[in-house]
Amino acid sequence: MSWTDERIDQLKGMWERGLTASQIAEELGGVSRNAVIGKAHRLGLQSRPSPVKANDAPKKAAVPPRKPASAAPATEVEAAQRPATPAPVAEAPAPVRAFTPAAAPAAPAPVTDEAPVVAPKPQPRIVSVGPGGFLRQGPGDQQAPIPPAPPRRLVPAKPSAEIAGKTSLLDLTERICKWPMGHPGEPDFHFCGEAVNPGFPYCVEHCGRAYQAQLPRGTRRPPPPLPFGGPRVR
DNA sequence: CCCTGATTCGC
DNA sequence: GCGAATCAGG
Repeated sequence: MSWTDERIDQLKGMWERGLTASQIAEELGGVSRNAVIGKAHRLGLQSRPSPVKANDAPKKAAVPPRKPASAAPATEVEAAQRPATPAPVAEAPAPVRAFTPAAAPAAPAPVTDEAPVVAPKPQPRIVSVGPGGFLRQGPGDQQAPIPPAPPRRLVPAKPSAEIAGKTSLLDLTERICKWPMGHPGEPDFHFCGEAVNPGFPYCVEHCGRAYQAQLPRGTRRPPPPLPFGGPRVR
């Protein structure tokens, strides 16, 4: 597979949407996770916090090259100049301020027939009216800054409670047992999810169910359970 | 072990 | 330019 314009666009989109390199590789097909990462970097798509590169302090060589090559000790000067208190990391996202729900109540307050004690919010004391009509406020009357909207991120719909913690179709990998549990269409349909018997699509237990020894012809054997139509067994 | 992204380097 | 191999952290 080659990096056609279309595939590059797909890569960009998925990368920016936060999909992992593995997911992107699987989605595109024909490429490895490494290929995706390599391409993303070549495209300048870097960013995204890496689990292994969280800070900006290079310390020593974070990844000592296999070949020491021309290891530049020039970083010593920079290190000396670096202030003891590290400046705010530019690359890191701004710290998320505590979201104050009071400013944007997501749900109405519980209704009770008790005393509807509406806390008399102390309105900002208006000292005077300035030119142009704006209200002057005392130094202590500054209204608290409106908290920024909480960061939002599109997240897959929460799975139903029935399959919470179960192995869904999307969870399947080559090393996860794909033995179906329940029946497709049912709310709690899921997959076994155990580690597979290496080389097989099922775990050891379900391999035992999926693969049965070939018996000689004519051998009496108990009728196998009907896959459909029979009583549902889980 | 599994996963993640970053980096290197031969092709 | 490409991506396998490798590294390093979770």
